[in-house]
Amino acid sequence: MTVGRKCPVETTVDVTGGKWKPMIIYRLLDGPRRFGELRRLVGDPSQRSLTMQLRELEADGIVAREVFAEVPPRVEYSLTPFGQTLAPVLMAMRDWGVAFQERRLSTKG
Amino acid sequence: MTVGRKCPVETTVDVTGGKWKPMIIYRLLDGPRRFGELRRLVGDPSQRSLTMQLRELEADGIVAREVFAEVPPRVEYSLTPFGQTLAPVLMAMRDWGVAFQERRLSTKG
DNA sequence: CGGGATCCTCACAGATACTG
DNA sequence: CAGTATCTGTGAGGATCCCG
Repeated sequence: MTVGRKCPVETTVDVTGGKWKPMIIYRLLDGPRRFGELRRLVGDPSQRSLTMQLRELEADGIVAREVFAEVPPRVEYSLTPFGQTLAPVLMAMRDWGVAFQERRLSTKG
Repeated sequence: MTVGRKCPVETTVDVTGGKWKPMIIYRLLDGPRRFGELRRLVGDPSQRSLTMQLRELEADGIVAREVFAEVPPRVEYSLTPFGQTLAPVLMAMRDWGVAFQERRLSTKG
């Protein structure tokens, strides 16, 4: 990640940037999800992309990965307590997204 | 931008994504800035990159551009009232960035 | 089902040079 | 000073195949 000593906003971008990360975190706020389940929820990225984003989030202590010794294999992802502290960010983003979408209806698109 | 009817979080990512956009908006929360001034503040992107990000933010109604007929030329960028509604998002990001940086000091480096 | 290994590509960011 | 126009590269992300 190599965050370094920069503006805190930039730091957050480094951690939550990535094409799917915000959606992943947002969805995991509702509780643990299996890999395939999560994949569908966030908009169907490639396996590789989802895996990589999850690994990075894991490395940053945002997401926890739990492997169940079952057949068929099951892997669950969840937010760590620290990951949950991102809730305000995601909620703010969600709220603003709603406002933006509504605005596109009133002003000219 | 082609936002379409998707998850509000994704919508916000579409608008505020981009490598420099969060920093641009964050800096403009303090008031209008000239092009070169803004450029230095956000971490010295290329002129082209900054221009493109600003144009997109303009198109989305986040940023206003004012050209002064002076010599030397002066162009000021500021947040529109609507752009200011992004303040909560940026503040949440800033706050979380601080927490993350502090966490890196306590947990393993 | 989850995901590692490979290969690919294309969007986006940087560098440079020129203009009003 | 604040751009525009090209040209170039880099790497995040997609497609595919294979494996436990």
